[in-house]
Amino acid sequence: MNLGRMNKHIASSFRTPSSFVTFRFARLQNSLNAQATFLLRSKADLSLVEWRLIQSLRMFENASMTELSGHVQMDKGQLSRKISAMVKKGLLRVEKDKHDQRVQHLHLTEKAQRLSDQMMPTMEARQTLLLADVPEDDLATFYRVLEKIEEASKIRDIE
Amino acid sequence: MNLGRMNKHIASSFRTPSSFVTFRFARLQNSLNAQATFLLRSKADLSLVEWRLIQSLRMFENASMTELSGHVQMDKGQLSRKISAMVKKGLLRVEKDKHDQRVQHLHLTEKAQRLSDQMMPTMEARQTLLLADVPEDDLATFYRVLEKIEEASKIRDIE
DNA sequence: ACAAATTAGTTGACCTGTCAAATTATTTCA
DNA sequence: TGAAATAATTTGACAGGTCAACTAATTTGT
Repeated sequence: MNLGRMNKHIASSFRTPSSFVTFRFARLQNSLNAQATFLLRSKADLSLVEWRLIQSLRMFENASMTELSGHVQMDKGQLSRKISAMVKKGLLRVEKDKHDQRVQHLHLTEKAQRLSDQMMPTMEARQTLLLADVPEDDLATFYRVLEKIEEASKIRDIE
Repeated sequence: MNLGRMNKHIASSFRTPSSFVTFRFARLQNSLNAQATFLLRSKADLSLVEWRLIQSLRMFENASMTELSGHVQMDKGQLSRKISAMVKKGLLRVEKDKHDQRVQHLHLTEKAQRLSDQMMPTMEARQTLLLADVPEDDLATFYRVLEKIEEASKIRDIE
């Protein structure tokens, strides 16, 4: 926010940086998403969600929808629809479990594996870039504070 | 993600914490949003977006839609719709500019101000809670790294 | 003065994310 | 065994977010 021209008597209670943690996270999150979306769209015509699912399936090949939903922390409903779309797009293949007809196992197609291989160097370069030149110590501190905030964000009982 | 049972040959390239910055941010962001949403919904029947708009208007009373959209970094389309909804809900009042008929000025109603006053202590307590017990030094480092990542997230030209 | 460019706001289309109810298949256990 | 509980997935409804086209009012430049 533009602190410069805000009403003076109100601004005072907002001036400390600590009042802005959540605001800054939201902004950073937007920026990170925009960056990843841009890279994926321009180099592989994949959405961020598709990329995450593909990466997760590289790690957990043959996973069921419920397992996948746990790995990527995504709603099962959203996942169900996304999977249909990705099957239609030729990125996934679905197989029913032989012993439990409720379960379906998910597999990456050749196409998905090719796109993944093709994007990987860029995406890894990006992760490196994001933390380039940050000293080990600072990074450790950073993660420690992050974890602290994450814990505090689970508290529901305030006041 | 559950590193425990991931395919071994893939896991290796994902094992360093640095590969997970963006993942951890996303998770933290979810958790923070859920917390704020819970507090606002249960204590004032406000959505997070409504809260942000109300706070922004406390700081920039009389702002136009375009100004507000700048302050909260929100799409003008989304904002336009949200404002209609908030007017209907009795939270905002709209006035046309006398000299420029295109512009509308936004004002909080009594109700919005009352709800804001009522929620403020909780929301400030929350911000404090999130960073409670984090030493000054660590916080400074934290913000420094955050800023670094924020800068790097603006780069589009990777590889 | 007036056509062209710009600005404020609205609307439509579409994607993502969350919640809850519905459907189908499997398991439990009296 | 077979009714009830549980589990996997689908579907519907709706809020949030992004993009682009559109309308109307104002400003610019000749």
